Amino acid sequence: MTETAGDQLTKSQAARRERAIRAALELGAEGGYDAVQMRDVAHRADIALGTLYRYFSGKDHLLAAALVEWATDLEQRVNVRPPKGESTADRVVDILRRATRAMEKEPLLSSAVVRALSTGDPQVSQCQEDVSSVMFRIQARAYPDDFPAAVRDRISRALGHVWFSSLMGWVNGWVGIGEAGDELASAAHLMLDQYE
Amino acid sequence: MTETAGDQLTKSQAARRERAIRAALELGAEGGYDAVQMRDVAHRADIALGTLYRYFSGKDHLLAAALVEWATDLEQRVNVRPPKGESTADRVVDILRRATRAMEKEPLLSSAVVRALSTGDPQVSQCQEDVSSVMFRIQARAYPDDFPAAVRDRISRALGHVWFSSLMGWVNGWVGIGEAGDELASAAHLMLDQYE
DNA sequence: CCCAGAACTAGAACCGGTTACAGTTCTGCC
DNA sequence: GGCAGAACTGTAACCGGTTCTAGTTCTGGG
Repeated sequence: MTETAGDQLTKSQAARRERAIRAALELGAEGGYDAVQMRDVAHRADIALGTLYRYFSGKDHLLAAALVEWATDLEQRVNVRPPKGESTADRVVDILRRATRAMEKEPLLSSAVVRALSTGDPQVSQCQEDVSSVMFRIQARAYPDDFPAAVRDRISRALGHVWFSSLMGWVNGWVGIGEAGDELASAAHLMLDQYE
Repeated sequence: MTETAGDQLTKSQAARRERAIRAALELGAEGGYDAVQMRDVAHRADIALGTLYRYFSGKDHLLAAALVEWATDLEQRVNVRPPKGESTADRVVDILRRATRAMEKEPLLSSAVVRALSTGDPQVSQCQEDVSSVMFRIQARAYPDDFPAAVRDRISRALGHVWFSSLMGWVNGWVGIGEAGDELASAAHLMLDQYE
């Protein structure tokens, strides 16, 4: 139910779902969280409000599902163009910064989806998990093959936390996007430089 | 306006503010975020709804202000009973776990205040900053006097992120409280063991 | 082709955060 | 004491997320 295609949905159903997510992304990019109004999404996607609620448990689930799609797209792009950097820390930071840059281009949308992610709805949690595992997989590509996997996983999780928290700080206006990237880089070096 | 007393408030005004926060804490502890209804808070605190909105910019600001008070109380207690542990990492983890344990006792309330913290309202951001700086100060007490301050600050910020993100994961049901503590410990060791 | 049940639609209704407003009470100042 | 203005009260209204309902359309099995 998260988004991982094919869940035995009719063609027209998959299309409805797609239109709903696209409408949410558009409205979110134009005016942020508040502008994503369920009535508007339904209207723009040309489906009934009740149907929208059949596909998504609520506004936050809709936005979270949109983020999952976004993250998946990012993974594709990273796979095409691998991370650059001398040290492992640099490559990890490069990857996470790239993810952040994508969000930087759509600040209103980013703030909307991140805000949606931080709600307790179980359906949303599922999406959060999907996003986490994508970020986790993406990071793994920055490590050399002979890097101990156990340590790598612990570091990835910790950096995932720092990334998420920094992102939260950015979309909520606690810090600028630059500081967010700096915090990330600082943490990456604190953990990785000792293994160079 | 965050909460730092004295802002030239009448005695009766300070009392109103106090009653409002207490009411919010009570309702939050009983039923979580949804149970903190502005009409109820106003009624329980014996103030008019409009007045409540004169003191707090919205529901989230009210809850965030309540969290600031909570964090400040925690700081007092930590100052009384300093952190225990052999290594610096252990002491830092001890401190952060203690903070987490306090929240563990009021899961519904914790989830309510954390959820409130993650909104973009500027007033809320101010509260978030207050809480951050409290956590930052608290952590500093776990380090030996001769620990390089610059590194300590970077580590504190990174661990603050991990703490916040883990907390978010817990209140939103992504992970159990135990895992949250473990993630924290793992990150602390990744960064601190190299300085033992 | 036909039917039962699921899915969909339009629209009203409910609920709670937030705002607006008219009237009352408090506060500082003369 | 008396006054102006700020603060407070009670209540109604507004808005948007969510739920509900009655009627319509689609889908798969016989």
